Amino acid sequence: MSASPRIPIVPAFQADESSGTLPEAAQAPVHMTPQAFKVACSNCNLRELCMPVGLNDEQLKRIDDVVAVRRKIKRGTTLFRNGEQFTSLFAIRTGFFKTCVATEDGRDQVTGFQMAGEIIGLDGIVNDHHTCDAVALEDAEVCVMPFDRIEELSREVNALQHHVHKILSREIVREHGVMLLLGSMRAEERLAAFLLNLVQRLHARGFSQSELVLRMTREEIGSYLGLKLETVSRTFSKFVEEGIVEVKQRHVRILSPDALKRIVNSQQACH
Amino acid sequence: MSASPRIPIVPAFQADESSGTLPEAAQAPVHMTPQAFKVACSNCNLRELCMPVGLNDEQLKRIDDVVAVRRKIKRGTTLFRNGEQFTSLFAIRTGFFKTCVATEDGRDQVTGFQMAGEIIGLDGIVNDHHTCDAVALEDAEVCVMPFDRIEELSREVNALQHHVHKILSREIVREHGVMLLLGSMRAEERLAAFLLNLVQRLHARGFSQSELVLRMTREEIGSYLGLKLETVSRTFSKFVEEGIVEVKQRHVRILSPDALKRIVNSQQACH
DNA sequence: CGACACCTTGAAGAGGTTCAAGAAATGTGG
DNA sequence: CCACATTTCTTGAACCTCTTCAAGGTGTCG
Repeated sequence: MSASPRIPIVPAFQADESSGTLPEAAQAPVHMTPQAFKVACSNCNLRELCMPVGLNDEQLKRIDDVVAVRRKIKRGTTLFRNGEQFTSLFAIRTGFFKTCVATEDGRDQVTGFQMAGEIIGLDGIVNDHHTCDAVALEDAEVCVMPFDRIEELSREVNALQHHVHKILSREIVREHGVMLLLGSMRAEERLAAFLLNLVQRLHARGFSQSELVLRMTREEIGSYLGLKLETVSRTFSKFVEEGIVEVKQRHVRILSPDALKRIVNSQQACH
Repeated sequence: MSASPRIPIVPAFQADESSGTLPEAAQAPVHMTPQAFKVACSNCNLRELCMPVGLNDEQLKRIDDVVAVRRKIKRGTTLFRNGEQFTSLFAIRTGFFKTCVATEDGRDQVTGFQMAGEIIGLDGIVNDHHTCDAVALEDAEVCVMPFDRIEELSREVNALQHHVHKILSREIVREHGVMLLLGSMRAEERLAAFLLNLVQRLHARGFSQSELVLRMTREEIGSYLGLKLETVSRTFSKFVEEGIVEVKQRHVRILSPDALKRIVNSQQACH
């Protein structure tokens, strides 16, 4: 099984597909300062992605209070860095991130790509300091959720408590999938699984099932998949030759998702 | 940086080093049935490993109640399997486990090796079903902690709540380290990092800094490290030739931990 | 003691990397 | 808005690490 089926399908909802990001949820006047953005999860269209379901109005209102402020992150800048104090989790409203860990000797490894509705910063809980970098791959906006307030409120709202546990557990399961990919798949399988996973997550957000715009470079894909950028490029070319995808720079159109699925489940390499 | 330094050093404590497992903490009469083992975390010598610190007596007593029963698992049998209903987390009292995920097409990937004081089952929270197998690599005993009771009590005991969050976050960070290893290290680096990590964790449990008994096969090591068993074997042989370790089947003596550290940080492969 | 699982080692082969060069796209400043 | 610098991507060729296949050795358990 690829990494993708391990990631639970989140309910799809309407979203403007024309742009690379989701439309603004709560329309706030543009002249307001970031601090003044009072966030309302209760009518955010990402709610189904990042909040527990089945809350009553009172509980929803209280959760609104967890989100302190929003923060905009310019493309190429970091939301947090390895070593920085951990105070908050971040829910991505718009934009696209990568997280990566680094060694002292300069190597680094992309550990994930995150999009709207996903939560980042979980790595920081254990030692009160972040252990990876979160870099915006396009202009982004996040909801800042101070973790002590999350803990406080989740003592009172059972559904929130369980939701936090699920988010953490989901990340563990996702990483299991990546380990499987890195530990036992060949280049083609890795790239196929990667594309299927990306498009599945985008589709769950209302985007196309067959078309996607990569927000990351070949090198970043390679880092995530444990391959060199040349191998990523060559593998893309191979898929194109075989008529499985169309690739124009970062624009990818999947012509045969079934072929990709077959590649992932091929398992040439085994005993 | 290897996977190992990312794993926080747990405080060392006394333990009998002669056997492969830790001594019994609370001596219960042998004629009692498993159900009858009333567990007392409050005087378990693994407490510092698996419980929050700084609790008062009353809180400690309440946490005792979280642990329902103990369960013994024979070597080679599973504590839980992929697909099974999730109800509880398990704290390992004695013994040694591997966890592994599998694909439909038969491949599988060891995602971790767990020893006394460590918590397994976290993968099951997100979907109420386990997504991996936990197999005992030697006769083992675990404390069964029903997750609904953990959630219940952690609403009342803040330290427990935070502890649960830390355990989940720690696992995420550990897996980041594994991803780094699988994504960017060569065989020698992987095995060196693996040995250093194992011996560090064993040392934190009172065992030797330089000697260890591998509880898993070369194939299982290989699966974890993304290598074939032959490569693991050859790499061991190479380390032996270079005088870095002594290997007699599963018994390993580390002669030069510094050499291993140098191998991990060598980074031959990078522009 | 024999059957079985596990480990080691060799030789050949494949997949991915490295190095290099050029093309295409993107961003920047005048 | 264009020209130039820079980044990103593609492709080729040689090389290297790890895998595969194979055979034999070692250890273990009923």
